[in-house]
Amino acid sequence: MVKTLYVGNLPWAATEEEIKTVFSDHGNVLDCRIITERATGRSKGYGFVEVQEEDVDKMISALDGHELDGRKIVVNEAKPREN
DNA sequence: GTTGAGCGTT
Repeated sequence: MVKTLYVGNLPWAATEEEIKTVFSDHGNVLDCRIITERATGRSKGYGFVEVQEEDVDKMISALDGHELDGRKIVVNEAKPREN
């Protein structure tokens, strides 16, 4: 099963590779996606990470409040966009 | 070149 993780409070310089690297260090990252402004193309400061449902608990526990680029990131389970 | 509360895209 795959779950989506909401990652917020990300530094402007944070990239998908950074997220994937940090997250894959505590579990299996299937995919990572950082939300960017459609108009300007700049990072909104948050993103989503798809991980195994069995790793979600470990990921949140290990990476919620993790310091990245000097900023503490927020990791929570993302709200289901689709039913 | 800037900013910061929030749940996205094929």
